[in-house]
Amino acid sequence: MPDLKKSAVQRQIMESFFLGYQAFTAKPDEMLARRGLSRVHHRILFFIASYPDLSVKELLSYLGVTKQALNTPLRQLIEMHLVESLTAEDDKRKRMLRFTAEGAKLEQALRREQVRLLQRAFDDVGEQSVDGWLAVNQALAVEKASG
Amino acid sequence: MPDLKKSAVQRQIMESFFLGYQAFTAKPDEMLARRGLSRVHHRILFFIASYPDLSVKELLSYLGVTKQALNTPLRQLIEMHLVESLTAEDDKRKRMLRFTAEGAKLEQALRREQVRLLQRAFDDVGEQSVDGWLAVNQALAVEKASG
DNA sequence: AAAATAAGTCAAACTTCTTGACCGAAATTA
DNA sequence: TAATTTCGGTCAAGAAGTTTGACTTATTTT
Repeated sequence: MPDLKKSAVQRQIMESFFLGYQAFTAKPDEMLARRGLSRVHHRILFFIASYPDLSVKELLSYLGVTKQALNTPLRQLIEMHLVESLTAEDDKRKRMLRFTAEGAKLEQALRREQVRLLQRAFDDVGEQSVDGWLAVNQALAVEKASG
Repeated sequence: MPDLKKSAVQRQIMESFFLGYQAFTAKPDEMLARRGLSRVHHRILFFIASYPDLSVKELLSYLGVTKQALNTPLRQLIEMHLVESLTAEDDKRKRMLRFTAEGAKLEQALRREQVRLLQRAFDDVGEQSVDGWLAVNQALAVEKASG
């Protein structure tokens, strides 16, 4: 346990968090860039993967952007046949967003790279450290939700 | 240790990393916004804190942006008397960047909030988890540097 | 003396995001 | 049924931020 009262230690911890997170998104960013896509597209893909058949409104609330900001990247994904937008049976105003086969493949490929990176780091540090890492991330995520 | 082969588990891990990192920058973002500043300014402050008297060129290489992109935010920090730019003795082409008293105070305030958040999360999970969290972040940061 | 470097500026192009207004279709309500 | 609300989508204008490229000044290196 490092001494969290020292400025230099604090900055070092903050820096490795920053670099770690940056490493985590670097590979997907590169893969997406090859297709002319970016971080926003990845986030859209992530939420469609997590909540298949979610509506545009729900997606907007997860992303925390305006519908105008979502419009372009989502349309691109649809035009590239990665995502499809289907009218919901129960409420025909709604569109259900889901992957095409190709879209699902891309999401898997992006995730596979991220998991591979995590796996390498996990292998380096051992199981106990992994559990700790997960626990702290969870705690931080919860702090965010609460205050 | 969760089963990293399951898609849903993978996404859940990725999500809490994302949310954790977002929580980590949320408070500084809010404090900076009150002064009309943003993430870029925070990164500038971070590097000046880590490497006092660094040159503009060095700062550029840390940030990974063009000098035109740096120009505006750095000038703002200087005009707000948070950062000062002094001609280096040894090479008068260079400018040494450092904090004013007020700038140092701001950097401390931002860091204090981040440390406070980390400390709360750390207290929730215990010492062993903290060491694991740090170890994984380090490993990820290193993966970035290597490959 | 010539070439290279550090810092800074001006300009144009592009991207992304915002606010605000508006539309059509469908659902809800009064 | 008629009025209102909701969902998805679009158009327009403006604010930011980023990039490439050219150019300047001062200083250092060759």
